Amino acid sequence: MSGLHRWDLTPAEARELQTELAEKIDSTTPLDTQSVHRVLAVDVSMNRFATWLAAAAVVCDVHEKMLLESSTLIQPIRFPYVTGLLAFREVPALLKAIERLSQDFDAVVVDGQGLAHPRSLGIACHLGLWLDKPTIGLAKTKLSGTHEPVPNKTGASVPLMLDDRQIGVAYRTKAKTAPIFISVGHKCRLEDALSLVKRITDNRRIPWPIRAAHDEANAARCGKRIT
DNA sequence: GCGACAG
DNA sequence: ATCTTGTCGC
Repeated sequence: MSGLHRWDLTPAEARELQTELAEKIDSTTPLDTQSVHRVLAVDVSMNRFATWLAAAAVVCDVHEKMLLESSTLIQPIRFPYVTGLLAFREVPALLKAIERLSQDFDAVVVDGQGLAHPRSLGIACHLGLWLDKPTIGLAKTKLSGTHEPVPNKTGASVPLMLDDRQIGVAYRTKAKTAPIFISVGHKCRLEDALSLVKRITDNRRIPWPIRAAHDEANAARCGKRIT
């Protein structure tokens, strides 16, 4: 992890940087999801009166459906929550947690948007660029774009559009529950992103690797000291 | 000016 | 994101 750029920027500088980095995103290289055995999932957990956060990075075996390795980290919060600038708040801590992993991985799944972002550089794109790995954005709610109603049936999906351009898909992982929003982070096509998400989806709304990362981050937040 | 607004 | 009790539905 050499260092693409610095993270201590003002919101205005951060937005400008996002626009520049967006040109580097690869959303055309095919990803053979059948050959993806190990997936890295990341998430962050924090307190209400947050001055610090807990980041988690977990490596999961897609075929065995089991957690192979977990790395967590407590870190002071250095950037405010600003819509569209989530990466500047969470990625620095996530990178440190990822550095501590000994296992390698074939693809990354992030809790947040990829290209379905105001400047086409959601947190999944940003992390994907730093890791230089196939990365997918998976968000629980929409940030950009519009879409037709998603059929109320497990596995249904509809295009997420923005100005006549498809930026992602709204995907119903489970009937009678709100759909999730999938978009390309880096080094894969949208169809591959959806394909991989389907492979890590069980009977729940949120794919299990993301849940695992969420649980690990949460556990780290509750059982550790500020250091 | 008004509404929207990942985690 | 997180704080919370009960409550609705499979």
